[in-house]
Amino acid sequence: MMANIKDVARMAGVSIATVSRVLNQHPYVTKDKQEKVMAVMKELNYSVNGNAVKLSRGKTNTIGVIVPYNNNSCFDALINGMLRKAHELHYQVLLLPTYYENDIESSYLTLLQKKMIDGILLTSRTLDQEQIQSLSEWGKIVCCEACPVPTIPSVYPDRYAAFVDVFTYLRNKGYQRIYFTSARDAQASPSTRLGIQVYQEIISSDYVDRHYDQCFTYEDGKRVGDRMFNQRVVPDAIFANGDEVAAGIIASAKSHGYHYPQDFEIVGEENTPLSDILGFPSVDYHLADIGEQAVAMLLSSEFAQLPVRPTIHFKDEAACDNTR
Amino acid sequence: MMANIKDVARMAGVSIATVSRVLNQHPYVTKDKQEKVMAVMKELNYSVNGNAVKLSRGKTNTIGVIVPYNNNSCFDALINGMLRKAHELHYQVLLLPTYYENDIESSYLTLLQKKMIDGILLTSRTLDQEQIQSLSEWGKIVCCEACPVPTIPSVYPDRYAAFVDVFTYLRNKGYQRIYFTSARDAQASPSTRLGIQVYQEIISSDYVDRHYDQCFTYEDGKRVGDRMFNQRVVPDAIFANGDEVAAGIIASAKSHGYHYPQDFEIVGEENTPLSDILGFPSVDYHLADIGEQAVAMLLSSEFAQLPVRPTIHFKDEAACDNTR
DNA sequence: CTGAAAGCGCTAACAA
DNA sequence: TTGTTAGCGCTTTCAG
Repeated sequence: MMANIKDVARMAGVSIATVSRVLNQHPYVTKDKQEKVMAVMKELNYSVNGNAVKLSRGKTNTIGVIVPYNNNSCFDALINGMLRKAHELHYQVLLLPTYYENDIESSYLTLLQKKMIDGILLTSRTLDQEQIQSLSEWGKIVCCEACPVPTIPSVYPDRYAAFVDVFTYLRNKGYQRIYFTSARDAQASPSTRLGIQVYQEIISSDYVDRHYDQCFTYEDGKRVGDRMFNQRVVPDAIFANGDEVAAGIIASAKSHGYHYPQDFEIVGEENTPLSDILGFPSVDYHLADIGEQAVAMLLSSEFAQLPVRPTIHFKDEAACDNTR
Repeated sequence: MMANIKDVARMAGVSIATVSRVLNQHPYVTKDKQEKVMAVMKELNYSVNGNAVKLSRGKTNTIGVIVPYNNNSCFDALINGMLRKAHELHYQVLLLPTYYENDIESSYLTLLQKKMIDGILLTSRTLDQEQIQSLSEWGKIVCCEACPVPTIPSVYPDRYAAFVDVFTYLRNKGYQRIYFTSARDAQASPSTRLGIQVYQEIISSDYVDRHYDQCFTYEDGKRVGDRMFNQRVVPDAIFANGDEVAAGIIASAKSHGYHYPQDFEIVGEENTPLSDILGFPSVDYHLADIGEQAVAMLLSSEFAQLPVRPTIHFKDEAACDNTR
């Protein structure tokens, strides 16, 4: 029922090679044959079979983007940039959520061996270096996290710089009880480890009571806020991993009688409307840009490991006063 | 360099048919041959070529999801549900952003003809009925908007019900100057037209001064809020299309000396943390559920056009008082 | 239980 | 400028 290249060739009275040439806009096809072929294609309502093309060419023009989740402002921004750039470069994007499960992630990496995608963009890693290393033989992989493997290209937010900037800022403002939160626990997440390290360098070697992990959402922020503000000693400054978490902490603090910004300072991440509304500063990692660059890097032959300097958006004083 | 099924067959001393059977876990392969084959596959580090499989089977186990953008809580939630269900059913998801451009959208629909995907999920439509209709011959299409074509299956938020509920609620509370906002203009968007229609039925036939479109983001909310509150007559109630827009309006109102909730009521959409933080009610369209159901419908043979009843989350009175 | 062989639809080298 | 033909790697009848 569906016409193929052979049908077109037969009906147009040419060889399939000629049809293929027309299809791919090769030169060296006479005007009239070309027109004839195109007419027949229209008549038969023909269109190429993409899988046959992929099989024959050994190239898919598709890239895979591995993320833990999509519904998170951070991955959302990354994906946004990636989609933009991929579209610009005529590539399609297969969105591959891992839910932070190791087996799911490795199953995605086999897509490279299966020739179903031309490359992979890794946003948040579960796998260890060796696994990635060994799989990168099958196709290019670009990482959007600081990646310990020296052979894997990457563009990533310079989280170290952010931690240093924020902790230094808070220390210099004279805060005494500085807390911080992260998503996954230290064992699972390199950036959590980094945060702890910088905290120890700049604030205090004793971070244990000052650090809370498992913070992903607004609700997590509330939960953690309840624990922070339900004690004799409460924070006077917090670096939260994400504006949603920061907002949750602020909401929870309020229910315990502590108000932002009078009673404590807080710094968020991602620079979403939340930080504007509630008036707290937020670290902007430029993730959409990073996403774009990651795609560009994946599809070019160049190699780089590129940290991107974050910006901290301090809100103006007026906006900070959200109790007026 | 990369081993194929032929190599495996040769080295295992069997035919490629047998290898294929092992690959697909067919019965009727003796234990020892099966083991031999598997050993060889491991030895050669073999893995199937997905494109060859797709070409041969004529099926891709991939679906396309067409969205205007990804970075919007509404599409984000839809995508989230879709990814979940697709993963559960062993399908992969190609994410196809249109940026609301008609040609891009139609180019995506050709993926169906090109056999590159098995079906399409349409979230927000630019195309007209005929285009969709004619393309649905090439593969199944499920729509996540109320779809005028009676032959196209759909699961969608019952926006009519939401408009009726919200406008009735506001009218019954005695508000006199009820405004509402939408994303695309009436010409481009059926749901904008629906909002206007319900407004006219329930509130007032004269909606023109009370309606603002082009509201997509927090910033748009601010912009529109500036126009609303910079007049002699200001709103006493607003139905905003989305929590971000609502938050933008609240922020802008404040800068004009009008405070929520003392000076006006506002209702948002999507039930995000924003509505919890600022304490306004929000319509929950259950988009993640809709996304899941859409995938299920796409991959089943059943036909349905299924409106999903939204829920309105009224915040408790205490939470509404965000000035404490 | 196994293998031969005919596709699936297209690309590209080679010859003309 | 055009056609022939050998792949690309796998699935699936059909016969044995």
